[in-house]
Amino acid sequence: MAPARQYWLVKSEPDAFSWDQQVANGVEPWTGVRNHMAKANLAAMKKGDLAFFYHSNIGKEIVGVVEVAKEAYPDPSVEPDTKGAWLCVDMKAVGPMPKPVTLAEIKADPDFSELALVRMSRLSVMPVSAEHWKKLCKLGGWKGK
DNA sequence: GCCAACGTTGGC
DNA sequence: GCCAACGTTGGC
Repeated sequence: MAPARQYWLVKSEPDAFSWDQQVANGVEPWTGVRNHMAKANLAAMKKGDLAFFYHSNIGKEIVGVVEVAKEAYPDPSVEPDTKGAWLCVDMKAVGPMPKPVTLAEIKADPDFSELALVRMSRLSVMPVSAEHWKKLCKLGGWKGK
């Protein structure tokens, strides 16, 4: 029996890497994470896990859903002196949020007061509980898996 | 090993 | 453009 699927949220500045690019590329290595908590979260991802794709800074909203296409492996984008120190995963675009869920919406709802996005605003890779996932999907009109 | 200074991120 | 939060660095 398959273990329960885990859910995540990954952040990207659209200036650096946007949802449109993710969609255009299909599968894309999720590199550049340089935070130990975020790294631990990457390491815990399993192939098939789903994640929200969040635009930080510009938009500040959940714009789509991606799936873990390849589990954590050494980030090839690291500087030579820290080779092997950081991890990345491959993310596959699943689909766009019919109605992007904004940070303002999330903050306005007390149910999300425990969400890492609210509590630790600088963390770029974070887990999302099944309850939060369901509710965010509902808010965004997401009908997929 | 503590803590102040500094840099970076991200919301406003 | 400013500021708050947080991580990292370096002096002691």
